[in-house]
Amino acid sequence: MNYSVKIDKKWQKRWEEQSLYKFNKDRIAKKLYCLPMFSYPSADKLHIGHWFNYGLMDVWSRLKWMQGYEVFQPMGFDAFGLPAENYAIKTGIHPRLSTMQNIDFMRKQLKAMGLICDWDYELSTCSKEYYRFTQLLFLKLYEAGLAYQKEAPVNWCPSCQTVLANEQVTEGSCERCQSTVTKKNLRQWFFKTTAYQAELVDCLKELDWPNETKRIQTHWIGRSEGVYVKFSVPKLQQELTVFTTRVDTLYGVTFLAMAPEHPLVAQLALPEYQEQVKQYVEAAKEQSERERMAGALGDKTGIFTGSYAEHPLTKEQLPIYITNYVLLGYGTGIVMGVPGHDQRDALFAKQYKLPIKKVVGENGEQEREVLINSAEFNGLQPKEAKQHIAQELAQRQLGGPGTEYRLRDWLVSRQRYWGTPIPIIYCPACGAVPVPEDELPVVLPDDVSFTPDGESPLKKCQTFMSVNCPKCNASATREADTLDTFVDSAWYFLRYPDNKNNSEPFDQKLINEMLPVDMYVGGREHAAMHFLYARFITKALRDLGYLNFGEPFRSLIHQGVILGTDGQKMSKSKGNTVSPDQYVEKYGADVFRMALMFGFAFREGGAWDEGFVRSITRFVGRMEQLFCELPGQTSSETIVNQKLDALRHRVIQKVTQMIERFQFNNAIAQLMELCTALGNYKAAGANFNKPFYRELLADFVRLLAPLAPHLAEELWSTLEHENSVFKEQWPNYDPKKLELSEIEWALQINGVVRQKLLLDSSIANKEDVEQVVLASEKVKPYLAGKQVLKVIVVPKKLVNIVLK
RNA sequence: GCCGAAGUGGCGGAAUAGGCAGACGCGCGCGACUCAAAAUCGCGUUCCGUUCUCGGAGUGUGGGUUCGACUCCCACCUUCGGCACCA
Repeated sequence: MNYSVKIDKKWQKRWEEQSLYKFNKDRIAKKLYCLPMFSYPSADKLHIGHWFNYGLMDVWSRLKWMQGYEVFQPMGFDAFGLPAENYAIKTGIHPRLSTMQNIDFMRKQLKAMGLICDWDYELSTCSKEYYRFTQLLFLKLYEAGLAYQKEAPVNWCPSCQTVLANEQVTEGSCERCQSTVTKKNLRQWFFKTTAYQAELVDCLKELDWPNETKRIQTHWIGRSEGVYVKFSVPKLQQELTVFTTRVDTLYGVTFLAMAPEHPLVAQLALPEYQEQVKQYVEAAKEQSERERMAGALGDKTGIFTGSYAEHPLTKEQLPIYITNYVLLGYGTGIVMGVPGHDQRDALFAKQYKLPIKKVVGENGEQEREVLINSAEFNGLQPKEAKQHIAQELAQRQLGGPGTEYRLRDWLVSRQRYWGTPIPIIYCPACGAVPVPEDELPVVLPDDVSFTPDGESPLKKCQTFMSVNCPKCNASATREADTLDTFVDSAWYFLRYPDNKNNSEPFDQKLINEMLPVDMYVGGREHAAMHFLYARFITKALRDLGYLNFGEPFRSLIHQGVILGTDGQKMSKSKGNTVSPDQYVEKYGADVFRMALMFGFAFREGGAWDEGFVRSITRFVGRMEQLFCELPGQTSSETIVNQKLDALRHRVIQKVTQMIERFQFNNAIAQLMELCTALGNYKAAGANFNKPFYRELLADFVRLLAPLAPHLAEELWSTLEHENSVFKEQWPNYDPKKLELSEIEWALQINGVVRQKLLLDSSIANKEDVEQVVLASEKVKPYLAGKQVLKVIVVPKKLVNIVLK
């Protein structure tokens, strides 16, 4: 064991003995909930990405700690999921066993990082104590109508004879056998995320989240404001409603198009068209969704129903087509075809020789596009026309404004074993019956066999499946599906602060005090998944009376991705993975985490490079030199070196700012500067003052502490301190001491820097500066024979003389 | 196709309420120490020219606004990400 690793172990042991990082609930008023996204214990150990996420968030948390916050930074495991199950099928090792082993290993690795973490709050989603309450939350959502069942297409591998999760489908093929995946309709469980679609969009603006992430969610939810328009089919005494965002193009409608699955299809198809329509619809159903949506703008096909609808305003007869490009799940499943102003309608119209009518265009003298061929609305700009036509429709009761969303409900059932069992019982007499709350948890059985025969292990487990109906006691069967692991992770941050609660998911009063999470750090790949699901669950629980807040994560930051040295994503198959352990064992935790800090912009990430460790190793070496063999001096008086003191205050200011902004690379750069300056001061000898130097060293260690906690403790102890440096307060800078008695100004002539001028800091106001500069010997040569047009003074920075 | 982000030395990356571009490092070069090497320390390091002190160019490309633009505006190119028949 080398020196650095000894230091790691020494201080980790001491922190534990002193219970230094125990979360103190008495100080809850000063709480700061710092949440790095919990880890997924797949067959892998901690990888470099975990270090980047946890190690660097810990820097921020430690700064906040030293600033006096009661930091709550818990760790846990997102332990259910597919990889463990696939591993079991391959090796016969039970997912519980492999997962538990992985967790044990990862916990050791995490502890070796030396994070601020109170391990009493650890949780794991695959433990009964946790999933019991995942099941309870499911039941509460079910009671509230926010969890429901409906038939839905799922991914089906015809070769493996099994349902696949979305993650198991890669480019339309089965991950395991490469067969083309088809769709199969099965009865599935959903969470009604759409019940919160409006709020999920609207509340985004109050969150301190990256704009890109907000944008992705906004787009994912996809709100469109538009108008519903009614078209009548007089012959059949039917009415068809369409949704459009372009009601201004209403006069350009030349046909109606409806989804093949639309319930009115059979009715609209006239007898002589029935057969063809039936064939078309059947064929459309056969097509996988993938085929149907092939390419950017797939082939538009369709078939005429024989029926005509009447244009609400012009009473024109419009043919009604069944088409493959209209989706049943969005809007009304019927579209008004405007080939003049919609690319898809245009493609379709060309193929089926339907008329194309332009209703917006340039109109002679007017520059902007206006309505044409639109009766009394001609000449209006599209924006006005939208309003006028909508009004007209509303007046005649032919339509009205409406809003549609792209968001679909969240399909939460998975036909897999290694997940939270869905607490529902199917009784032949009573139907779907929820498991009574006092019978939770529905325990996931261990004695199942992992034979890849296309059936979920749970289905084959008789002792699990057969049960009596809670209502009528008749023999019944359990739901064999389990919950999507994203359900487990959608509420874990609510469980952390009260992870030992045996009677309820969490104590409401406590959670309302502890949350929302103050700072969440997790990958941007979760933008439209985890971050959205967690928001939905929070809002649902709020409305169920559990919470008094509706947004779980006040601030959010995404760490970047660390790539292999080849610039490619790290993967075992490419052989470009970099193991953190080898560095930690050789150089210690602090050097490794500082290398990660210094080598990348935190939000960007990038390719790993050996050089990062080298530069930090050297830095640490130089730093340690500062503390050795202080030149002897008897003076007990503190003699301040003004220049060095100014640097100290600037570094304090910058390091604080940089850590707060997650710019750890800049924070280290600042410390390097201070380190160099201290080294020079020490080496210079003559004016060396020991008390002053020790004062600076003390500040240096305090500033270093969040970045390199073990090292800082060690250096702190060499300064003869008994207590942990984390009992110290974060240093404050003094704005008055940032400034030197002389300030260097840049002198520009016509905007180009020509000279540097040192001026006494007492020369401050514009007139004085201008006067001194123009009189300066250094400036005179530039002025010869020229006329000064203008002098621009940027305080304490720059003077620009504009000459003619 | 639509939406978004990013383009700065050989490399990682600094600097944006418009004010000295390239901080801090890696690498490289030269020097010191050494029999030698490694390690370490010192100096140099955007490019071109140079008389060694300057001059010119320079933050993807081309324009613009301004005393002054990596930063703001317009157009374009490249890369990456999100959505993708959402009416």
